[in-house]
Amino acid sequence: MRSYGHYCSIARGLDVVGDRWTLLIVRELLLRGPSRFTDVKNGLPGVATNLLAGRLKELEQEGLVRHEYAPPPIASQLYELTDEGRALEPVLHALGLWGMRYMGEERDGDAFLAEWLAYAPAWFTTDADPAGPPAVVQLDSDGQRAVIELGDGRVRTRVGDAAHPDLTLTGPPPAVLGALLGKVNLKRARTLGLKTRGNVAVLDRLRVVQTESEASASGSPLSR
Amino acid sequence: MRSYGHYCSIARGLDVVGDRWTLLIVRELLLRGPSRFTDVKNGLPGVATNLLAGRLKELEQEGLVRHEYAPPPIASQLYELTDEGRALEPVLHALGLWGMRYMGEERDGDAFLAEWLAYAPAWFTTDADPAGPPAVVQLDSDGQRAVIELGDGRVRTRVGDAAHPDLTLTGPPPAVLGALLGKVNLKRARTLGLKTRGNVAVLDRLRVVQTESEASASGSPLSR
DNA sequence: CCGTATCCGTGGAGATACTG
DNA sequence: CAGTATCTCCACGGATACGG
Repeated sequence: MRSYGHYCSIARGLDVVGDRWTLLIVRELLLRGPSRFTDVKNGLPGVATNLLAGRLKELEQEGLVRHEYAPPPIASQLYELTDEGRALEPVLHALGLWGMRYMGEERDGDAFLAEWLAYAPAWFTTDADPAGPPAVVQLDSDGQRAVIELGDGRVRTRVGDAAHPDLTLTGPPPAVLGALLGKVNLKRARTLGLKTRGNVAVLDRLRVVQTESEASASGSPLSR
Repeated sequence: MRSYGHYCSIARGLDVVGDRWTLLIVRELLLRGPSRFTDVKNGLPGVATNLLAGRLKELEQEGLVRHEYAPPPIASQLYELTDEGRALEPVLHALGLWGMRYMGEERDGDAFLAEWLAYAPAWFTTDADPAGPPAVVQLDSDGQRAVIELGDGRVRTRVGDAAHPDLTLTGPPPAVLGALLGKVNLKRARTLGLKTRGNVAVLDRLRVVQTESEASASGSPLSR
């Protein structure tokens, strides 16, 4: 990418990760861990192979990504983030939290993957009752299935199915996500198509994280 | 910008602010407050006027920016962020903090403005001795001058000059910024060209904020 | 001085086909 | 499966000229 030519950390950061697709590639590697080329590609519907290959090469030169020629059993390369690349996690958290405001409606033709259903509760919620009993929530939206596991004061998520969920949420993505993150109340979520089975009280344990700037309404420019 | 077409809050966020220059325009409005077109432009060396005009229009349609036809004395329009736009502040914080790793060296031809000298301490440091006496630091780098004011437990900054600074830092941008943010120690900063006058102990009061992910070394993908 | 409109050269993005 | 190669086309950057 052409540099902005500003001696400013934001501009220099954007010099490195401001290119189209770049932050989504980081998202992918962050969510999936070490991945094969094709797996990264499948996690990024719409990306062109040459573009992805090029970006991975650039990211490697910048030291954000590393790739290993994996041992025989895999017979393939694995791409993974370096520490520098993983350090982008707070950026993706902030961006993902901000972007939540645009998740209210589904758009025709939008791709939707289970990983994206999973990262929202993992990144943006905490257990309001950390000492409470373990609890498991099964999510199922457009056939994309993920699991939330509460326990030890943490909110863990993974793609797939739970054996004995305490609560199952089914419905279109905005309904499931909205209910999870408290963007809409249960009644409204049901009108959006949410179906629940089990103990809905578990949802009250998911407390959405407060962002810095929501807490302290920012005043004038530089002084704070 | 062409949409990624992902039902994912990060992708949707990037749909809105992922275009080239867009986040820097937000940076500018965030740092300066309500600004005239030309002031925004001057804060963004290298931007083309038509591009800036176009982006401001898009941002306004998205509801991140508002503009007012100012009353007679000014005879101009003022652009400012809406609450939605200001909500991007945490994103810029995270990105600016991450981008600090690329501030080690100056690059030939890079533009440098006092605002960028000022926002780093304001956004990324806290007063380690909040009950301590007020203190004032004057910064002067490449002729760009800014002031840091410590007091009431806050770190305030502004562009310009202080009447009676307790400490004055002069030198090339990486030296001044590095010393301020503790990226390099004083001795190293001096070899980079830093000159100090006054009570250097004030620097010890500036404590760089810890990011979420530095604190808790992140483990595997979605579980955390 | 403030901002808009237009033209043009270049490069990056997207789609597709093809190879190790 | 893991990319490379090729092509088209739009967006950006830069300059400039023009209306308020």
